[in-house]
Amino acid sequence: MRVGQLKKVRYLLKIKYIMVNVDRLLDLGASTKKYNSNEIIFEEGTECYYYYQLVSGSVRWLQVSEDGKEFVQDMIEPGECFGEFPLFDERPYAASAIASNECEVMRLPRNIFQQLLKDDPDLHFAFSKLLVERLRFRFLLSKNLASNKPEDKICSLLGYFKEQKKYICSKCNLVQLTRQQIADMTGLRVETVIRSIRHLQETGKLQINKGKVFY
Amino acid sequence: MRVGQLKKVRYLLKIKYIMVNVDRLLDLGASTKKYNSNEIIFEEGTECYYYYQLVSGSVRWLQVSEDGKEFVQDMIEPGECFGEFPLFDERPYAASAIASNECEVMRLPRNIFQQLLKDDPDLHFAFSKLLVERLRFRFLLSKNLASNKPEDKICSLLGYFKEQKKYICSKCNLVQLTRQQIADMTGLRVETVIRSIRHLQETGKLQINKGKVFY
DNA sequence: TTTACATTATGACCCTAATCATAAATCTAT
DNA sequence: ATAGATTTATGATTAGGGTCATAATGTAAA
Repeated sequence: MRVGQLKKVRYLLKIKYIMVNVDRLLDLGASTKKYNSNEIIFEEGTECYYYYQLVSGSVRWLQVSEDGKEFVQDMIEPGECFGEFPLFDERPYAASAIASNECEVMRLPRNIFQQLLKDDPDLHFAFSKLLVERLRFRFLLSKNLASNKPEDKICSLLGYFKEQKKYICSKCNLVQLTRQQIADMTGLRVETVIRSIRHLQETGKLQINKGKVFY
Repeated sequence: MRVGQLKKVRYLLKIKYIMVNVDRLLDLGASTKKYNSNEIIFEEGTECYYYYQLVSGSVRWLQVSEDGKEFVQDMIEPGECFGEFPLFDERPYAASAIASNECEVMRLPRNIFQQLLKDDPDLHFAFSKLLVERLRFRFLLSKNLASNKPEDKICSLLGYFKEQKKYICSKCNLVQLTRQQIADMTGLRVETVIRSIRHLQETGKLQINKGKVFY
């Protein structure tokens, strides 16, 4: 089994935004926890006890399909929260979270988090906005995954990340992902991604530098 | 162009739940508007002025891809709200809403809706829960659309609707959709859906009655 | 009833992404 | 520097969904 896809890619660790202010989390009683590379933070189908927010490192949020293949729903960058669904609907986790490298995570007990939202409508709106943002991404993705052209799937994925400034290389300010990551997020086979990427480069739609893909 | 896919299917019009109480909406100044079959309620990319809640009829929420194909993101049943993304993130509509048959819709000006949520944290939580529900569906869908077996795509879609008691036939209490609708929501071609459905019936995974699909 | 349109149906052919095998290159950790 | 794992690469083959053509059936409205 392939593990730790993100190990190699170094993103700019400048935090673009933070879901909840760190001092505020600490005041409320949040604790910080460290995870090693490939350690499981929580698992799909289990009950949720905490609100999670990533401080440093990188987390992938994935589901495992019947045939054992990982489908990566999202890759989390510092400042973002993850695994928030159960906090709103009291159901189990929809996906598992795995540390892609050494991670520092803040966690706040769920009832405290829920009370926090009740006390702070503006923060609640910020979370509604986050949920909508994730939904817009899913809308885009499900539409494009339904299309049958691999190049379309890849371009729409990269285009979205560019717009969201996610997975941006610190040096060149371009979206930078491995072919393997793209495969994991689109369900395409790596070989297909490799061949599509080459063709996209030939037609000038993206750049390859020292074998790495930039968009 | 194919229009009005839902015309023929008669769902149980018993309303399963209502997002916001109708009297409350009226008190707040909501108005009721009727739409004819295939009339556009709002269009992808345009600005949003209202909160919309369906009273009767059926609305499909769709995107049109470059090649002109409709991708149906959701089909709305009475009591549900639709087109709510822009109310939380102030961006344009992510998809268009089209009346699938004669519809009655309640609409509330956006600022009044937003104030309502601020005044009523519990209602705000109900909407957060709705957003999460939609997200869970999208998670399921994008994972399964990424898989490449048509029968898997179809079964997971139908399975979800069964669980959610959506598109349930009033007489037999089973999920009932046309093959065309399934095609529109999975991105599969109708012919593929027809052939897959037949095979699924042969293997006992769903029922066909007078040509109609039940699950 | 008739008309118009959607849905369902079926066969033939084609295209292409998946699959399998193999190997080089690159990165990480020790 | 070395070992082990991951990513990238390439070719050959194949399975299977898309595409096209055609038609029957079903449904709603005039």
